[in-house]
Amino acid sequence: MTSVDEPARPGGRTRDAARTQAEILDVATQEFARAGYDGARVDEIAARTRTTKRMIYYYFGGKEQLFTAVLERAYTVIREAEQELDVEHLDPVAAIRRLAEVTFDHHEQHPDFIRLVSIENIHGAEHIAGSEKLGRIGSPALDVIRRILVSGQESGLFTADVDAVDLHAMISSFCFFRVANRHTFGALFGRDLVAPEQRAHYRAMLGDMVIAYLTADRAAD
Amino acid sequence: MTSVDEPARPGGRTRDAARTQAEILDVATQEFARAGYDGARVDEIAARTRTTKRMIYYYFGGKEQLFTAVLERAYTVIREAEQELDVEHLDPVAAIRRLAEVTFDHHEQHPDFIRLVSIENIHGAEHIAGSEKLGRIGSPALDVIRRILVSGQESGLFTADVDAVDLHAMISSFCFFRVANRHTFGALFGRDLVAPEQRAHYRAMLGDMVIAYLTADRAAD
DNA sequence: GAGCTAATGTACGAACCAGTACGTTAGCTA
DNA sequence: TAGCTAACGTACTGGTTCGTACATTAGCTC
Repeated sequence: MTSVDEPARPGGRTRDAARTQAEILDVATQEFARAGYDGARVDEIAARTRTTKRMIYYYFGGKEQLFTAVLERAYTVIREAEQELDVEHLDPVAAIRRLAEVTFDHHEQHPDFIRLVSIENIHGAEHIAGSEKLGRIGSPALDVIRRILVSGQESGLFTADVDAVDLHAMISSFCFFRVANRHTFGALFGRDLVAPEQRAHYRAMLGDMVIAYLTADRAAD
Repeated sequence: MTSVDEPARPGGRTRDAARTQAEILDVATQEFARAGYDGARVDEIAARTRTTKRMIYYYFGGKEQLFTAVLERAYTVIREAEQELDVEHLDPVAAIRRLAEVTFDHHEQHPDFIRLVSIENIHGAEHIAGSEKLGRIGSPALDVIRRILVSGQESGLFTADVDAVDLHAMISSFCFFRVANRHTFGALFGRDLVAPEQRAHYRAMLGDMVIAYLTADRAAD
């Protein structure tokens, strides 16, 4: 995360375009995640910044473009994290479990990102669709999954013939739901899916689920 | 769904409190689902009704309470559908698969409900928390799952020791994600999770996943 | 059919909020 | 150090939007 937390220069305000932009993006991310696109207030973002509303329009053009910029940065961070994935030295079963765990951890550590994605879906992903940058960002995780799947299928360990995109959807579903819907789920069923003491339980459950699916004996059906 | 589609009485406007309220709820459901809580416009809801904005305030009190009423009705509809569940004459494996399929179908058929739940989560489930009605609504599906799980575990068919709430979370995750995140997922990975020709594929995938998880040979781990 | 009340309609107000016109200054360059 | 421009601040506006004061009427009861 390219967040801004250098102390304010002691001598008072200095001009620093990059710093100002990054600070606006940081605060905007929080504000949009907090209140949704329409609930977010440009004035509020400006107020929580060391600069003014004028600068938001100067650098980003408007609220809509600011939200797009927030999404672009959030997805960039995710993709960079995915490039750190180092699981292909493991056997296919262990590799998939490890990948699921990393995905699980990443969702838990970035609730704001999850909220942004929920918000973007409410708006039909129109900002992603309108962003050149997000159109060609790709997904390193998908390539990793693809290779593990091939290796697992060739060795006969994996019986399911899913493709990488579907498996990614399966893993993401669980991780995403747990974070995104924790409030309604908690209120209705009295269980906090993100409670720290449940963390290991759900992490294992996800891995068990994915491995069971991939290695199941289909003849039993 | 207690929707309103009786033809307008030929003789012009008649007074009908129940009908007016139901019509407001119908339109409000669409509008909140379309634009989110803050994006929804009370004037727009009124305009698409045969009555006026005045009536919204007369019957519901305000935008906030209207949204709560929308949620209450949406969840009531869901719970009523759950009471139709008739799977306990099947063996545990078939019963769970059938339950997963019914859940899958229900999510697909009620995208507005999914959106409302997403929106409510963005707002920390504060409307559910503030609603007496939703506090004591319970979940028939959970009771069904509980009984199937006991039966499956007793007969030795199920090796996993999940509880009903966790299994419900697992099934819901997949169904919910597929509908709620179809826009961003489609835009980023080029695959429409809700495309009609993929429906059977994902429905089977969900069933396979849940059954594989419940019946997996844990000794292999 | 007189009278009452729940139900309804109209018109408006006050606050809010995205966006901008206009003016200022830091810090670089020649 | 004069001059230039990117970077920044202030103050305002125009439109929107939730909410309401006030007026009206349908349809019931006696």
